[in-house]
Amino acid sequence: MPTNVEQLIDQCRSLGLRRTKALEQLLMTLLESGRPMTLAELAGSERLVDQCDKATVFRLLQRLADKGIVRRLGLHERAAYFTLILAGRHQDYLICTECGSIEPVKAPCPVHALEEEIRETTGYQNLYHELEFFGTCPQCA
Amino acid sequence: MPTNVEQLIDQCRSLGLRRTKALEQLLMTLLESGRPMTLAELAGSERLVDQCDKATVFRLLQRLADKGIVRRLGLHERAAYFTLILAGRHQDYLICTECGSIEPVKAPCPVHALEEEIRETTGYQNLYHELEFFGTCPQCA
DNA sequence: GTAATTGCAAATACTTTGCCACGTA
DNA sequence: TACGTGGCAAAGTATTTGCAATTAC
Repeated sequence: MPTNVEQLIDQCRSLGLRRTKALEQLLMTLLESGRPMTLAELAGSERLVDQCDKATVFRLLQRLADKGIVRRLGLHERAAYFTLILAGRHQDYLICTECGSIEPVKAPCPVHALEEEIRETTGYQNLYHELEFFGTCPQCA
Repeated sequence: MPTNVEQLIDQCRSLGLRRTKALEQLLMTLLESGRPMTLAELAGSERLVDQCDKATVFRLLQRLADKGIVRRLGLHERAAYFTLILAGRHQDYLICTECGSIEPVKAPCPVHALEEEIRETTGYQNLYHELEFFGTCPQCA
């Protein structure tokens, strides 16, 4: 499972994507930031703003999500968030409803057992989950 | 805690909202459906379509969310979903990524202990969480 | 050479607001 | 009467698509 840009690009190539500057920069940006980012953030980021159009970033994210390299998250904002799917690095998030800050939850995710149960009980496939905590952060309180 | 329309309306009134036809019908619709609904669904529903404008439903939902009577959910769709906050009826959802169907998870939510821990550890206030499972439902598989 | 990818601009989708009329308390 | 509420229409924000030009393989 990929943990650096070259591995990610290899993975993309093996799934049929072409190695373009935009793809490289997008993957680097996501990898470096280590947090979910919106399309607008990504397209406006240092590495991408002079590299390609927002539509290109959009379509790249779309392809990456199709291939299971990136995940699209809700996180309650109007804009969608995107994050890399990295090996064994499932994250839950703690989000301030006032300032919108997003931080990863440090504790291990308590949902895996239930996910397993749902998989067996319901027959749903490709199961994954999204868990977010919302509240007022100490700064905003 | 409210479980029927009259109780809900009382709660609204005690929080300063006026008793209008639109409010009544909106609360009834949410209560009857028992599942999260989008603004478009609500405004187009039988009880509301001839009752009031979509903007009115929007502003009602906004007020209800402010007062803590309704919760706005992400659920990965482009449109936001709204659901009543009913006593002791926290729900997690199982969502098909193909057809978009949303069903409540029957099993009890396994997250309360972690939520408590986060409350104590981080100092976040008014904490709540949202847990969704995504996958391909048996029909779509 | 060929099919995937891109830029630009336009179209969609959903949400949000302004303003004045109206209804509830 | 006074202020919350409602309708209608317009503006805002984010996403998505069409098409011709370009680029990776």
